[in-house]
Amino acid sequence: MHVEEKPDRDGTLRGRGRGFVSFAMARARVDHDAGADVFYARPRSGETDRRVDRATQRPCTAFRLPHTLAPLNVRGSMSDIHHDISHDQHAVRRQKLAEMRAAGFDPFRANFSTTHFSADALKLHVDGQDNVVTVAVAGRLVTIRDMGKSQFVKILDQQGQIQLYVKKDVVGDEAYAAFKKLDLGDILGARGTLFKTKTGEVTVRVESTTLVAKSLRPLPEKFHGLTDPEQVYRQRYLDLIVNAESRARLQLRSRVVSHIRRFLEARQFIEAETPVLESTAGGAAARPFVTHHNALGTDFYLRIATELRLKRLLVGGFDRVFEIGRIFRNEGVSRKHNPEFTMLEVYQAYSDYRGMMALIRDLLTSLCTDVLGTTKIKHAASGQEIDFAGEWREVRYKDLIKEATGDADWFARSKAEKIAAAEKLGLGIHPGWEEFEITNEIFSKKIEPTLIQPTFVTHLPKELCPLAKLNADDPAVLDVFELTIGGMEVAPAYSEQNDPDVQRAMFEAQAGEEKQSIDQDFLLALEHGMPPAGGMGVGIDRLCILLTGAESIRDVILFPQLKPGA
RNA sequence: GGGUUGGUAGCUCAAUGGUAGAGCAGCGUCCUUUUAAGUCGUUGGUUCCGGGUUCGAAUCCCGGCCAACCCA
Repeated sequence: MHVEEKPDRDGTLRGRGRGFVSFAMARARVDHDAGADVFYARPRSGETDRRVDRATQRPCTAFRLPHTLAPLNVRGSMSDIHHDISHDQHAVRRQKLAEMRAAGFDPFRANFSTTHFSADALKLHVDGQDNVVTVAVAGRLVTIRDMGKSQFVKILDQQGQIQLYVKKDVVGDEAYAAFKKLDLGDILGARGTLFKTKTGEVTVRVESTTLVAKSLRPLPEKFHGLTDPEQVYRQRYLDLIVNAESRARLQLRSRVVSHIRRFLEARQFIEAETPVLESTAGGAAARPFVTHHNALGTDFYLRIATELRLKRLLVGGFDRVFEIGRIFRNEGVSRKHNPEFTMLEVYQAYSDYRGMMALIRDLLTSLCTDVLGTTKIKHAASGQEIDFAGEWREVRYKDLIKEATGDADWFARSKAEKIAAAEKLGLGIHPGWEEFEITNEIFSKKIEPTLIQPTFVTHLPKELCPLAKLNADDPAVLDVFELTIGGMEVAPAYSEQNDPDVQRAMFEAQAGEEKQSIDQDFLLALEHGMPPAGGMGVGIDRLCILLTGAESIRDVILFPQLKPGA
């Protein structure tokens, strides 16, 4: 069978005038059928495919071809082929794979048992005691330094790189010849003893080595790596291979989440998993995503917070409860916003917002010490040093506003005066805004970005959150704080509202005409009695931005949201 | 949605209206302790897409697509 395809835009095919078969990952899924020794290639569902079966002149949704023909359908001797395809790295690698299979070795069926990851293996070497410890390591080939009858290469695994030294007279002629055919990007296993080279690098003196997975695609350039931001995110796996910083940053995120779990579990918090699909999207002010359940014939919202579910658990007697969950908000994408992000929400019965202050301070200082080894971090945007140790500043919202506006009577001014003052500060004010929204615009644009050191902003106006308790002395403000670090809101916390009647009134005031958006079932739960509690939300992504000095939320999310396709 | 910048070899980038280049990677040599290894040779281009101007366009103009950043 002969299959022909035009070159893909992604540059997969560069051969002209020949019947190249594309196995481009972006366009076709390729399976190797071990039994029949053929390849199948299919377009992914929903994709149109231009491939045509030449014999029948019909579009083919799947085709097969003997592996001896893969990847090229060409005439001429092997050496001719080799000359023709020497510029096409994908084709050259396919050719090597075909030759390997023809010789009875399939790297995708090979396996290898390791004894250590790279960094753990390196620790085993004792100075002055070369070739004593034997290790078996595996990873992706990322550097080759070929010196004729010996080679230094490096492989990369989860922990980092380890150097291998392969000598012809140690591994034998045949194995050495096979080793020389390996490509950058191949995944291999190696067994040997540890020694230190004359330049001081602990290295594995390889006794035997096996290719365990062939890479059919070249790696990005070794020195500059990937610089196209879009490719970094779309092909994160390549970024993780070639960019040690990305690898470290994203692994650090995993340690952050792990630390938070251990920290809370040690304080007897129970981890909960609440529904992502909700019939009312409550607990925050945000536009939700809508999805549809076919069997039930109803629309659902993706949750915009876990708050109302977790509070039901307080009613149910889970006195300390938390969830580290994915939240979905149907809003714009920016350096600080991804449509799905991860939030920790934590609720503690018989505590309040002041209890949450102590909790977050302990959590963040221990977190820094654990994952960074220090409580001091450098704030990337301002260049300032942020210190998590010691007491954190605590300041009332209204004092910050007075400071920023230079107006001691700000809250007594008329709406027109507030608008005029805000515009004088260079802010754009929407005509429909309420007074508290004008004030809050000043807070978020003019004040928040200046709060670099950890700062508890307390006693926010009651309009800003309908789920918190009103302050006993001043019912215009709430018993809440917003923890701001590095100019970003990191963690809001409340003394949680547990009076069902007040809660209902605040929901109704907020909902206005949209009464149907009120979560009646939550109000019913409150009527059964919820213990007084402190609650807090912590944006994990923003926390990771702070801890890693990342420039964008995309850098701390493995696969950030991008426009589909391209 | 608006503005700015960009899209050239597999990757990172040059080339300001006149024969599309370099480094890395690839291919073929030499080299048994290298560190972006070195050495000699060499392949590789729909310059994002479509129009236009011009004797001649990667380059100038128009439209589109994609991306990043800033603003809303």
